[in-house]
Amino acid sequence: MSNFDEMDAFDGASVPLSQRAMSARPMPYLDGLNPAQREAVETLNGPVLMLAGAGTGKTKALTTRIVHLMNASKARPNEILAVTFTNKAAREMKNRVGGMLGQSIEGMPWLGTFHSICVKLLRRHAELVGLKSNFTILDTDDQIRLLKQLLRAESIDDKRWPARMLAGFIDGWKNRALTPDKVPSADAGAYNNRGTEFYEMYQKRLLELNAVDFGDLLLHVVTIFQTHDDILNQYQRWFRYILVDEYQDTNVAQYLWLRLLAGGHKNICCVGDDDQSIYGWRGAEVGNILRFEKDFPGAKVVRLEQNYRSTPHILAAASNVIAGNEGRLGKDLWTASEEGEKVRLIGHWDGEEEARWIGEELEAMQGGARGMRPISLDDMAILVRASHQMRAFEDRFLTIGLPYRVIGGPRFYERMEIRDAMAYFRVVTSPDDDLAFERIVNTPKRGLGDKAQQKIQMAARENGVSLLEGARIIVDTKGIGGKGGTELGKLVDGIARWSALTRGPLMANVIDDDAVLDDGPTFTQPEYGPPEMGHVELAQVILDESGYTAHWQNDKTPEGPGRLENLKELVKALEQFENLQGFLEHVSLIMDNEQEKDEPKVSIMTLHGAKGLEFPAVFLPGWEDGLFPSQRSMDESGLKGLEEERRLAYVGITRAEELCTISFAANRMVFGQWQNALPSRFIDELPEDHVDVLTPPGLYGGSYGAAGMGMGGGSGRSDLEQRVQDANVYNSPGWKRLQARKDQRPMGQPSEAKNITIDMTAVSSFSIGERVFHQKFGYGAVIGIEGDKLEIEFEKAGIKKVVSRFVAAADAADDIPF
DNA sequence: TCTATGTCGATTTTT
DNA sequence: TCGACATAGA
Repeated sequence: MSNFDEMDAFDGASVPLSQRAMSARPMPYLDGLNPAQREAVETLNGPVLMLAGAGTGKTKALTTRIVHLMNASKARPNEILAVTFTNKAAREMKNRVGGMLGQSIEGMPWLGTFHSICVKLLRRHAELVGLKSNFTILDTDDQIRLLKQLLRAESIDDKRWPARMLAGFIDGWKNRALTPDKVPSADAGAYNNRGTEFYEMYQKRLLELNAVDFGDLLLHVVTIFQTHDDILNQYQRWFRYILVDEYQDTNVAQYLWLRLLAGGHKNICCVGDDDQSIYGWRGAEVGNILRFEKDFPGAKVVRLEQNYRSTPHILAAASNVIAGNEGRLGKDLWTASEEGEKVRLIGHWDGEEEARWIGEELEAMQGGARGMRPISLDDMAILVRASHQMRAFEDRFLTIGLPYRVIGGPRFYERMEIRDAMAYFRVVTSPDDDLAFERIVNTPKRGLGDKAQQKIQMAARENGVSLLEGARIIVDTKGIGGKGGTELGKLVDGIARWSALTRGPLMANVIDDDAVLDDGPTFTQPEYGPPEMGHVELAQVILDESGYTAHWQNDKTPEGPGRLENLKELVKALEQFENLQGFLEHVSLIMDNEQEKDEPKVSIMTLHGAKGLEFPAVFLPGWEDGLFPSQRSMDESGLKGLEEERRLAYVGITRAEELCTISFAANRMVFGQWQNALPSRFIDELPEDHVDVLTPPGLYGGSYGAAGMGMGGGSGRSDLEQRVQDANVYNSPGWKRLQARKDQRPMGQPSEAKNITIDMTAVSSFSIGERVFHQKFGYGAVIGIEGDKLEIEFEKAGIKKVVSRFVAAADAADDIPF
């Protein structure tokens, strides 16, 4: 039996004596909690559902609960399983628990994301599902490429039946914990009736490659638990307490995983908010949280309803909108904070004007508008439904020189050059990684095209070895002649050389005893001696000697310098790891990129990306039916889809602390066509008493006067019903006429007459004709100067007006060092 | 084998 | 409109 019950079970390294002494005394960390939070923290045994509304201090309750568990000697740190969805959340929890304990905690090996914990479990038991413990983890991109290969081999027309679609089905099944043999007959028609067939082939291929995709991490572990009682039992006993963050976002596989693990003692505490479930399209089941009390009989439900984030007006607006959803668990958020400003609502002529207005608002608020305190750009955010809406803001902010940061765009580790570089590292650390080899074999161009690569494939298959080995055979037998042959030889030799440099000799197998009961088996991990060359230096050598660095140095596209910059950053990031393997392991699971925080910038992100964040001032543009709620969501998922959109609206509004501004435009350029739209139906759901309707600046006095539009000169109508009527006017003949007039406006001409003031202090140092470089638009020539604004004819992007501080002289950009 | 042109299609994306 | 991707020519 284990030594759970002895106090001595706490080893000195993870819980210091001072902590142990504390457990006998009152618990000061409980003092800062409100009654509900306190109840959630103190109900340690049995199932607990913590329903935590937006901004109600859920992380605080969760972390305090962990501290309390340890402090009350209920469990050792390594017997607590705490699961999150994002690495960010895991990191934050770790930091906060560490902070409360007054030291960093090394002893919580089981605090992490579903995926990272599954990797750990799967490495131990890999052989039970036909894998080796050093399996590689494929990301979405690898997954699609693999599927494309499969489909090509079956001569499937990937126009009609895209690999992406198949990947969607497979992910869907994996989310529901369905192995190929368990896919229900109702899904038999998927992917032209061949979905399950390909699913099976794909799984087989993954095993051959000793690889798993994200879905497999969960699925394999669930399979192991379901088929090996002894192993499940061991973990059930080991994890004495289980905590789950964002429970509303769990999918079926994750739900099963949790149920299996909690099946013994049932000490499971799930935290979530059904109103913030916005990942249904990714397989999340709101039903999991709605059903909690049935799944775990005797569950205690604690509601956290005191909101510490937003003003009453903002809360009221959010609550009113979300009230439109059926079947909620229901919460009444309240706050003790003072009134503040009402939620502001404003309609615009078009998306361009919306962006312009928001830009002006941002600038005004920086300086402290309407008697409000000045707000830093860091404290303001623009939250959009779909990422393509971001462009309008980027364009606008670029021209007025307003610093912004886009959060969530193409992530660092998803960029081409980073993925290429990592593929090199992968081949070097695990020579069997065929996908990585394939990626780099002709990158940079080595004269190895389809034919050459097929030869390598053949050689590998005939000899039953990896592609790298196959390539070596080709080289030895001179199977490929000319330039390609020589280059391949160089590459194969290079990989062998770099490989030899990655690790020192095998020193020992170290026993890993987290979650190993005394009567259970043991697990070991190899440990290597020091390598001859530091891994950071090695990485640089690999990139240089392979010709990859040179490839981008010779690149003439505007992206070239940026890509070199990214590679430099990648090498720098390596410093935080012990070796290349450790880095790759980390990266395959951690795809988030920390943005540098230099000068204050306004954040632009999607509503999804904003979950869990908060800002004093929030702008919610694009509230138009079809865009938000998204037409596609409603078409595909009907009422369910609409309700998820509504929850998205709820998430958006509740991100705001002090000021929330919702806006919509009557006209918007969609795929190069002008489209007009009605204001979002969610606007009708905003409570009048808590909303100020602002009058669009363009509607009076401006070049598109209110005359003839029945808008009555825009005298303060704060009555929402009136506004909705007004909004409908946007579809009236009068507006249509205006729209037509606007469309005739010559391209590039500003839609308002504006006096250009030349600020002599900011006159640019550029001259007409000078070649310049711009981060976003690339290279171009200056063709006009107005104060600090330059008119530039870009080679790729056409003519744009840009603030000079965003532009560098071209030769300066040319020698970005690497 | 590499580079230029055309066609198609287009949310949200924690890992 | 813009970008990704596929096919056609050099």
